Amino acid sequence: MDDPSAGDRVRLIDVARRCGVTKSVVSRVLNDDPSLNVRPETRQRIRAAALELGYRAHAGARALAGAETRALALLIPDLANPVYSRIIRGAYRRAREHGYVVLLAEDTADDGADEAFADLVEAGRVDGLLIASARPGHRLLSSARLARIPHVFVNREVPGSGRNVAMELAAASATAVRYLHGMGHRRIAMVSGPADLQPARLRERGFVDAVRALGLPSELVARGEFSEQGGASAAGRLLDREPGPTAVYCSTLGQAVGALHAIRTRGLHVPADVSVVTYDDLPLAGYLDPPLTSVAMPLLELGAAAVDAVLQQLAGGPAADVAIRVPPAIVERGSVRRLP
Amino acid sequence: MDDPSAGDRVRLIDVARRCGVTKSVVSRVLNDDPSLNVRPETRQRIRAAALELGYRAHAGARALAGAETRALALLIPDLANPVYSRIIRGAYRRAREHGYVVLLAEDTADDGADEAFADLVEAGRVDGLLIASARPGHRLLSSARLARIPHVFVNREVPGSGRNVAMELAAASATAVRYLHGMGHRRIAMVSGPADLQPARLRERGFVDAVRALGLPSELVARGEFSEQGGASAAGRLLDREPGPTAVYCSTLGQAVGALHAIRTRGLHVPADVSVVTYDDLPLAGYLDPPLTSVAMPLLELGAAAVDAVLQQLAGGPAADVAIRVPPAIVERGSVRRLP
DNA sequence: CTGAAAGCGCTTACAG
DNA sequence: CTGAAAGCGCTTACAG
Repeated sequence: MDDPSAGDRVRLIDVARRCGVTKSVVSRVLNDDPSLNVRPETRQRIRAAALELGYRAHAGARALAGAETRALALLIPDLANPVYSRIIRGAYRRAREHGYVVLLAEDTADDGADEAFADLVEAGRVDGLLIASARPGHRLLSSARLARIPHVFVNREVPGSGRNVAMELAAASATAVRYLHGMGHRRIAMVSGPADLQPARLRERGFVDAVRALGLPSELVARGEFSEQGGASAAGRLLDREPGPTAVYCSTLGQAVGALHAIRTRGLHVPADVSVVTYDDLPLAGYLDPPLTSVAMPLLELGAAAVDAVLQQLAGGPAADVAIRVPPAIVERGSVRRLP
Repeated sequence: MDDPSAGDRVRLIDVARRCGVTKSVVSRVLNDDPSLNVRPETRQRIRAAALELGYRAHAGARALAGAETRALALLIPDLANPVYSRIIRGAYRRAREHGYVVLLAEDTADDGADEAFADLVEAGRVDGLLIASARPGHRLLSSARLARIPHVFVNREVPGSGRNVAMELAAASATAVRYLHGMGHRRIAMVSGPADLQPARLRERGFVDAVRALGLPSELVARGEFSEQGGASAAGRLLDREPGPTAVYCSTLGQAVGALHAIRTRGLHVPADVSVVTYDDLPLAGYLDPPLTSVAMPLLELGAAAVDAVLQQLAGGPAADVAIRVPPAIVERGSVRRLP
């Protein structure tokens, strides 16, 4: 049965026969092997035939033969947080530009997703890893397996790893603080994230440094989970202090929603009684009551840069830290009052 | 170089040698081949050795040899919508229970994600497809490729496909309508989704049928995108009618947030002037102002059932429609006023 | 410079 | 019932 229509898979040999050349040539043409020297016309003919037949290399066969799988895996801590969708989108697009697919995994504790993630690697399904999951002490991090595969940490920094792709988290907090200071606020509080999440700590550190630099009190910090619930309880604790803050800066939009709730619950109003600024700029922010002023971060760029960084490792380059230098931007919406 | 430590991959032959048996036996034991007959003790020994050596079959080699890839692909229309994270989670978990991994793709129009999705199939990366992307006329749907691979439609129905895994969308709308009717509302409006999204149409049809059955007016329907913006403008149009609705039922939480915005903008209050019920129950709903009464849907079950359905096809069973019969549930929170 | 051939790591009829 | 062997579809040194 030489008829290509017999089975439904179109193979290398099918396009080779169609063109009257050998598999080797086709493989080399399709993979842009520079050591091959054929007439441009033949090259064209082969490409056209491949397209016409709908040839697509079997990923498994290719991987088995020693080539790359052309797949990357992306580990996300929480798919319910829409912020990650922007990182994911940035990564997908850049990956596609380079002919790679991205396999997404969510790292929920109960799921053994880290195991599944490792499986992807061991099973030879992916060439590299993008790790955006943030708990230190994660099983994955201590895995000896990790050392053998190209990977980067996205939106989190593993100290000394030399493969952190990061935004300017501390600068984001400083931007928010300076903005509030410019609006006349002197008692600025922060709803921070869990102490064991490294990016949360970085944003908190940036906040503390920024208020200190301005000579403002730095003890108005409360921590909570990255959720509405976490934000509500942390903000509640801040509001109950005496004297209370005139402005609250939240670490995530979810927390900000919770903070608004806590403020309302106490019969206070935004921005009349308390001003609010949130990290994370998403459409939702513009439709809350009041619309929230926020700090927009370069999330698409982050995802794209992370892909670039693994791809560079795959190309044999050394691992390196990457800093996304797009500066955090304040999006003004009306949740901040100018104090006299 | 017979030393397994030479390369870093542990192969079938490595565990075979360790146990003094052949590759065949190991492969059969590990894949639970029922036609194999070995002493339970040997079986144990092989399993233990595989575990100890950290053996993991090369997915590519396995796929190439004709076995399954043990991977499924899931196509989602919009990762920024947190509702999908619950479907995804349900699918991931069930897949893992069966030893499958799930590759996630987002179907944004500009991305050529449908191409990427098809690639996954053609390249032999996945055994089956879960399609939750909803536009009819999607390139993927008309692809002849689709016919050759096990797949199901999740949370959308392709008429006549015989492979729809669906919740009771019409019943959800009916539940909301009957609840509002029970609270004394007679002029009930609906913020519906885009006309070309089939699940949006189903919910709208359910709404229209339900209000008609109760003898209520059925013309209070406005459509908008599944976003805050879409909800705000659709709700605005409804509120500007004369006489206006006493209650608004929204198709998604994002739209409901937009509707709240539109209501506020007009100087009205929820639930004093207008009551609101939203499809989609997420933590966010409980932290809005006021907290939104919502219709909770069995999303985890939906994701899990979709996996079951493809797996059944993979096992050689016929494709079949699946209806998730968990009834939609009203979660009362305080955005609905009882009318006298 | 190109083609024939080996080999990647599996699974599975098939022969013993 | 089990083991030896073929073969899945590629890539890539290597021989010509």
